[in-house]
Amino acid sequence: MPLSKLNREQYLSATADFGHNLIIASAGTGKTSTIVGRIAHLIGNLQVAPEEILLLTFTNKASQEMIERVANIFSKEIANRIEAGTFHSVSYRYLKKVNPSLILKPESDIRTLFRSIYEKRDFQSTFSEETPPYSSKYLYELYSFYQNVELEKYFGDWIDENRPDHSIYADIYQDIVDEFEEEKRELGYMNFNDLLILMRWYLERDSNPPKYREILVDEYQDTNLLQESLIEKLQPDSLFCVGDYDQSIYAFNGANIEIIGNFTKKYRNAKVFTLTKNYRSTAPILNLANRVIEKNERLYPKELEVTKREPNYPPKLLKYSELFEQYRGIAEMVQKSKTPKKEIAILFRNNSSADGIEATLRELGIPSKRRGGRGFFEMKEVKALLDIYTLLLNPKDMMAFIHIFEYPKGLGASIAKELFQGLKLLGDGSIYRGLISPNPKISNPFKPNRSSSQLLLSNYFVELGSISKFADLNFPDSFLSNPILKHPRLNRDGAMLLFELKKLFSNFRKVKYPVNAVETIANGYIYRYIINILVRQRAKLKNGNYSKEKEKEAIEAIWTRAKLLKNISKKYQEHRHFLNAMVLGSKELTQGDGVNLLTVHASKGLEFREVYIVDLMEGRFPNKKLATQVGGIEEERRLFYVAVTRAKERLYLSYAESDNNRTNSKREIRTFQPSRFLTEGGLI
DNA sequence: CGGTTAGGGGTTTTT
DNA sequence: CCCCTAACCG
Repeated sequence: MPLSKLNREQYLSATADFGHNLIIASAGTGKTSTIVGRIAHLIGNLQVAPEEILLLTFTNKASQEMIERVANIFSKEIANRIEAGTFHSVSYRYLKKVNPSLILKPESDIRTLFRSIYEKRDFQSTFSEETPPYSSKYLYELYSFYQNVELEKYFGDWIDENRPDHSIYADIYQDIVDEFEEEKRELGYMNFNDLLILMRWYLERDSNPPKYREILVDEYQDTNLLQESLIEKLQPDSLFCVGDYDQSIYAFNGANIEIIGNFTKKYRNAKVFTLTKNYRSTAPILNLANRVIEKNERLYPKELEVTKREPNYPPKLLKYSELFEQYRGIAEMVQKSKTPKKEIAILFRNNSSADGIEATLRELGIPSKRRGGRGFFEMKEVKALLDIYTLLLNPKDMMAFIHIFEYPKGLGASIAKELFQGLKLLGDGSIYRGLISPNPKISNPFKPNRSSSQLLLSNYFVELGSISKFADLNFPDSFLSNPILKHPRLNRDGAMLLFELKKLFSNFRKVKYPVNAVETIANGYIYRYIINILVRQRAKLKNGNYSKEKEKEAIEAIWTRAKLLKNISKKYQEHRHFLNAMVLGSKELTQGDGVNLLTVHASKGLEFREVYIVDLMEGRFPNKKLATQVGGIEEERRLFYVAVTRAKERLYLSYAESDNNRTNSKREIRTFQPSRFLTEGGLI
């Protein structure tokens, strides 16, 4: 029985009575073992059915690990019956049941949609010199933040209250988000926030809502009010929340330390357990972490007890004169290290550090792995395939359509959007019908848009283009008569893509499984057209010459990725499940084997024998902009604390005094001061 | 001239 | 990857 392996504090927590239990688990105190022990206790001793347990974690990887450990105790069959995952993935699974037609879109697409709505607004009448309106990007982020922290007030009112200097724009902002929500609903799009918001909405109306005996929440310090409200809506019999306020590093996402801080006020019968015995790190590492975190105001008194005495290497400060010299120096140390590569992690505050490190490691032939999202799912060839797929499945998906029709030279987002809207009009709401059987009553599907209708002369929609330019493309008459071809800016490549899209739509009707869909698309004209463009771009050398060798490499790389996507798709039986999973889980996939390259945020919950924290310079870590905000430096300090406590045995902290590749406004080479955390830790 | 597209430089963190 | 500016088109 795994409970016997727990220490006294862990055991008392894991076997706590049903109710509202809060477990304060400092870094490395066996939090995972305690959660697994708790589940073992629920199933083994209290006869709770696995499906009556909900385990909420911060990453899907964390939940998989815990489920695996539960499987080792009982069986795979039992462990898999537990409802486990991130808030988002659990919400998604629920929504899939209550409304299967919802489509989860990548955040980048949603942001583009938001911008297109933002740009239609007229800020002139209320414009103020001192406080110009927020940019579309910032407003989207702010709105997203608001959704996570405010559950009742309208956005405009929230702005009034929380950003009083922008009160003058509150009505416009509210108007933007209203149209944004409406548009999303119309297009059938969901973003990450919508998963949680919609789940709450459906739960309130569900006549047979899921009922859990106990909900276990990992990383409780990083929950926000939206997530908290979901837990409340689920009305579990019992709560088991595990967290550590010193590791709260997601304030930008609405994480609110007060949720964990007020737990005992909110649940008056709450029990609090504290895990203080650290099993992960050696004394010198913990001492460093404690010295720095002590500079933050303490919410509760807290002591970390060292249990690990051997080995005993003091944390080492590494100083380099130049940024890349630093990366190279670390790559060399990694190369010489006897620690297995997968037990080594290089941590950084900003993702911008990763490229340099990855490159220097590669020069020395050291394998490294980065979170998959940026690598694989952001590749244009992968996105293109998924966009075509998405469009075939959901012919009203405007974003997918635009992404595809941006490729031909001379066409861009704007014309692509006009083509989409034209087809939608011709097809009475569906671009599929618009291509296959356009409404014969419409001869001009292009509505003049507002800005150009005021300028009658330059409004090209009055004059439709001629279809004679497509004469030699040998389109059948049935297609040639489609008025969509009369768009004045439509060129031959674009017309060809439209024709091929029509064909693909027809072929796709016979395709049943994701794996066949991926294959059909990859072999089709449209995909080949797009990768051809990508290949030509990638085969271009910096001096402008074309490299046949690079061309070959690019083609091979693209087909490898297409095959990888096909392999992933084999696991899925339904189109929508596959596509949604690609959005939901794309960032969590890691590729390859070797040294771990992670942001500090991404390293949360993980541990490594040997850890390097790089770019510890003022301005970068702590981040310059954030350090000046209220509570910002405290959060940066917690971030440093998290980074340090990832290390089990060896810890290296490094910084560089200059960056030769960057100059300041006076064209001098950029210089740096070492991070204040190094001083606070007594290393300088 | 206005709107769009194409190409060059900088980037806070996540589901 | 997003933002800004220059070139381009009608």
